[in-house]
Formats: sequence, structure tokens, C-alpha cells
Amino acid sequence: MLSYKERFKYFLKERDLKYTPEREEIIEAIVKLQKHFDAEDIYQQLRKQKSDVSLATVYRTIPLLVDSGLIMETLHCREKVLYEKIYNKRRHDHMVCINCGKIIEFYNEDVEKLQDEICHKYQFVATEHRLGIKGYCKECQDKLNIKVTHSKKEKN
Amino acid sequence: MLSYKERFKYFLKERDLKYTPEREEIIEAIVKLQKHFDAEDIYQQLRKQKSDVSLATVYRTIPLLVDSGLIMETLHCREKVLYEKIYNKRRHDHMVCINCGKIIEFYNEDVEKLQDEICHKYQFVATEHRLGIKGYCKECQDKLNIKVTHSKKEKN
DNA sequence: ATATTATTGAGAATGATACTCAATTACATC
DNA sequence: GATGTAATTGAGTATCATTCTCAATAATAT
Ligand SMILES: [Mn+2]
Ligand SMILES: [Mn+2]
Ligand SMILES: [Zn+2]
Ligand SMILES: [Zn+2]
Repeated sequence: MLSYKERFKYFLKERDLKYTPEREEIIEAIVKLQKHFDAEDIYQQLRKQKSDVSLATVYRTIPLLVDSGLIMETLHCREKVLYEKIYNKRRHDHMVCINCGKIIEFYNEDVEKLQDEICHKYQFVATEHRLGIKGYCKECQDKLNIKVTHSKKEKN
Repeated sequence: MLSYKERFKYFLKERDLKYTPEREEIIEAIVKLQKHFDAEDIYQQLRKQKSDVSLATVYRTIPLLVDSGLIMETLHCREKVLYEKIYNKRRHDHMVCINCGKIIEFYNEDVEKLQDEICHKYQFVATEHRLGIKGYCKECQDKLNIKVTHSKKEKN
């Protein structure tokens, strides 16, 4: 199992792309970032590292990181495209609280099975799937006094 | 079951908002639109109807249509936010071909059940969920000579 | 008819992301 | 190590969807 840096280096070589200091600084920033982040977060992390890679280069590098399988666009939250590291991590889906923005990750084996079934039925070859659930987290339910109405069987 | 127009009128009255000619023309445009559409599509449909409602008004009206339960933002496709009519329609999810952009709709009862389970487990109250599958449609598979590798059990 | 607000269109502003281009650099080869 | 070539960079500009501003207009309640 290669490190993020090694894998990126390897990917670039494969494609006859250059391993520049800027790209190295970006991959170092990615490694330090936790959870979900956007282009601006990468840029800010670079600032913290005393690196002055430009925002343009950050945007140019994101597709490379995606193609190399290190990160992935995982959700849209509040108009922002959020990425997260996926190398050597298990895939999962997200719940987003529409009140406080909290993101809860979950993994459910059945979701994967369902995707297979559905794709088979429609002769579709999936490259990815995303299940996004929006609603209210526990804290916000209490805060906003929202009562849980379990829609076991919705009255159509 | 009210018509789209009547329901919108009712919604506006409830909120002490005005039922203007512009809003009427927009709801008429919505009724005529099929499938998934964006703000620009609504604007173009208005042009076809010889209406000269401005694009600004279209954007201003979309949240009203959403709040009134007539339309819903259903997917992001090629950087565009797509809406669709949901009044008196069954909810469903989408597969999007990343090659040709084709959108396939599907409904799966189990997806609904899963959401309930997951939300219960995390004490989350869902207001909506979206399952989006990206990949290649049948035609594009053939065109691009992509072979179906059914990941019944992926080699981790 | 009048008063009170909401609504409108036009155009400007915004913000995220992409593009342009001249200067610089990485890497392969000698 | 020097050279050639193509890739990369930063800065600034452009783009494009969406939102905002504001003065003029219009919808309802009284
Ligand atoms: Mn995640
Ligand atoms: Mn649909
Ligand atoms: Zn919350
Ligand atoms: Zn296709």
C-alpha cells in the first residue's frame, strides 16, 4: 500500500506528467485535511504550510487527484462541492442536516446490493453512486422542536 | 386534487404573496415543461409562450415553486441544477450516463425502506433523499466498448 | 380612491471555477 | 552538466449561473 504521496507520484509518471514542488505541497495539504473539504480548504491548508501555491493550481490539480483515485467529489453542501480522501478508505454515504450543516457518514451494505440490482435491471454500468439524505440531526430536532413522524407507510 | 395553477395560487395566498401575471405565466410554463429542467429552460418556455418575464423573476419564483411542493431540485447534471415537477407524482431516483448525459429514472421500494432504517439508527429526521448513480448507459457501453464486470463481490 | 407592501425588470454584483499567456521548470537525452 | 521540449506555473482575465439593488409599478385591503 503506497502512501498518498507515492501513489500520486506514480500516477503522474504513468501519465507523463511532472511531479512538481507545487503538486507535492498540494498532496501534503490533502493528507493533512480531515473529512470533507473544498478547493478553498486546500488553499488555506497550503497557507498554513507556508506554501504559496496559487488557487489556480489547486483547481488544476483537483482533477488529477480525482483521476488518481486519491480523492473524490462526495457531496454538495451549501452550494459547495466537497471532496474527501478515498484512498484506502471504505465508501460510505452522507446525511446532511439542513439546519446546522452537520454531516453524518454511514455505510450500509444493502445500498451496495441495491445498486447492483438496479443497474442490472437497466443494463447500466455504474461507476459510482451517492445516497444523500437531507433532514434534521438529533440536536436540531430538539432545538427546533421537530417531532419524529416515522413514515413507515406514508399515506400516499 | 388541485391543478398546478390553483395550488400555486393557494400557496401564495396562504403566505400573503401576490398572484401576479408573471407568476401565472411561470406556472403555465412549468406545466408545459417535461422531465428535468433548469432555470434557463423555464425562461425559454416563457419565450415560446410569448411571455417576457425576466430571468431574474424566474430565479425569484423557483423557491416559491419549491416551497409550494410543486417542483423539487432533483439532481445536478453537468454543473446544472435540475428541477422537476413532483406534485402528484411518485418520487424516484436517477441514473446519469457520464458519457451522453442520458437520465434514467427508477423507483425502488427498498431504497425507501433503507432510508427509514438508516435514519432511525442515527436518530435523523429525513426530509428527502436522493440516490444518484453515475455510469454508462447501454448505448454508451457498446459505443465505448465497455465490458460489464458485475461486481457481485468486489475483490476489496 | 388610498395606503401599504410586494413585485418587477434591468443591470450590476457575486463567487466559484476555468482559461490565457508569457515566464519558468522538470525531465530525458546527449 | 548542458540542451531541448513539453508541461507547469501564477496572475490576471473571463465565464456563467445565480443573487442583489433600486426605482418604477402593481396587487390587495380598507
Ligand atoms: Mn464522507
Ligand atoms: Mn426525475
Ligand atoms: Zn443539525
Ligand atoms: Zn450514455
